[in-house]
Amino acid sequence: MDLKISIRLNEKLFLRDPESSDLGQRIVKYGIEMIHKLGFESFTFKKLGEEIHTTEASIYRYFENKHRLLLYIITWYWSYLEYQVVFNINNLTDADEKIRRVIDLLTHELDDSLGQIDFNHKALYEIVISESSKAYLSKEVDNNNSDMLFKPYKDLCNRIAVLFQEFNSTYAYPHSLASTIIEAAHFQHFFARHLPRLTDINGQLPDQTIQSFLEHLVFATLSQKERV
Amino acid sequence: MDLKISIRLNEKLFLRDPESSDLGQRIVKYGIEMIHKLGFESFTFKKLGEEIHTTEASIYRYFENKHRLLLYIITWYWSYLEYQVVFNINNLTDADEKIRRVIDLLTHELDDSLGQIDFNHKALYEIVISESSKAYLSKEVDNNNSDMLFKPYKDLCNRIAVLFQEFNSTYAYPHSLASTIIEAAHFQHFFARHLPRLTDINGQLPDQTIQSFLEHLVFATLSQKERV
DNA sequence: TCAGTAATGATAGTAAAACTATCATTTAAT
DNA sequence: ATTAAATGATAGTTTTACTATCATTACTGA
Repeated sequence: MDLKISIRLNEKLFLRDPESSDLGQRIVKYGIEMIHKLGFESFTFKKLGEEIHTTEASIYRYFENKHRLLLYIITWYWSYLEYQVVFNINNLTDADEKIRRVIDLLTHELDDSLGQIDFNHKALYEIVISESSKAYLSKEVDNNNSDMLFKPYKDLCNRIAVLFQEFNSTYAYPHSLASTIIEAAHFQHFFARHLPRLTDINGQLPDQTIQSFLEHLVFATLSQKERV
Repeated sequence: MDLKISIRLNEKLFLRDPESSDLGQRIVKYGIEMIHKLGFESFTFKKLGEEIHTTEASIYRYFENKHRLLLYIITWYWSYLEYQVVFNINNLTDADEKIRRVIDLLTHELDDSLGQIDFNHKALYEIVISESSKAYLSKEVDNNNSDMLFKPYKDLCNRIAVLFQEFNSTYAYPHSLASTIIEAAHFQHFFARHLPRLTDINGQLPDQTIQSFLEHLVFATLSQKERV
């Protein structure tokens, strides 16, 4: 099997489609590497240009600024994750099972069994952990939102919320629970690595522990009989 | 009653203690206003200097850079919140009641019944919502952590974790649950305002809705009999 | 094959951000 | 009254975050 799944992203994310050229693809690929290595704040188009032997000006022809490049990368991740969710829960009948699969996907690095991805998975997942909230925690959030740039995140969130409703149709906060576990999956990883006292992960495998924590939390919450 | 509670913050947060002078206090007070107004990325010491009729150089005598000022502000918030938690659960015997009080504190703007705070509460709370994660989501997190700059956050988290253990001593993830609800309280507010589709808050009072969501989540999670 | 156009490279330049340094002046403390 | 500390005034540096211009290469299609 060698079909190429390409994710079509909102055109407002870029000035010139980076998928359309070799340079564009290098910008994204090595952009991921460098944001991962330097952190978003220290990352600049100048440095990226040097790395891939092009100029700052050329990169600006693809992305308005580095924040847009981050948004592009994170949006790609959300979209790909939604695709993985749909793909992975397909054929499962049990809502319980579907939710477990989703939590598994959320807490582990993207897997690329189909060989779609030609960049560093691990770096991408770590960018998601450390930088993804910066994609929306900005003063431009409302403008970006009007441009539908967060649609992939909302779609992912909604997809998960629907599963929660399937499991328990009376639960009142399916979307909030969905966004909470998406975010929690990321920052529990961050805390596990940098501020472990904010977690209960002591040396064990962080991925598994976070997965168990979230599974317990989600099923307890969805199973709770009306009480509050 | 007119006792002044002053929170002693880690000296590594600043170069000169801003509490110790009029200029220092203005830096913090109007720093909060301006970060709120402009957002952290667009905020600069130059602009703050103009606002309070001093110079960039003078502000640099207090804080190494704007990130340290943010850390100072957020750290102050965590410390004050821990103080509020201790103060508010004092004399409560029921773990259930204590947890409810904590969730109430987490989801609402700081209250200042004792008249301690001489700056804009609302602006501070909104900074916490929009900017607090930037305090630790940086490449300096490990160095900052060695300098104990996150101790107030850890103390707050631990304080809440202890209550969870009091409620259910067999629960395996009290710290992760604590950090999760602290963060969730903030970004559910952010989402409610900017990306409401990521929540189930539709026009109702966001604070109350988030409070109910978190209460349900916490008690369901802590009440769940061993199962997973 | 040749003209045209799209993409990139090379270079230069600007405005603002993020500092650092110096020295004069005001203020407060002994 | 003398001294030290804090602030103000000013100036300067490096880096970031862009924008502009023009030359070169590469591919396109008539």
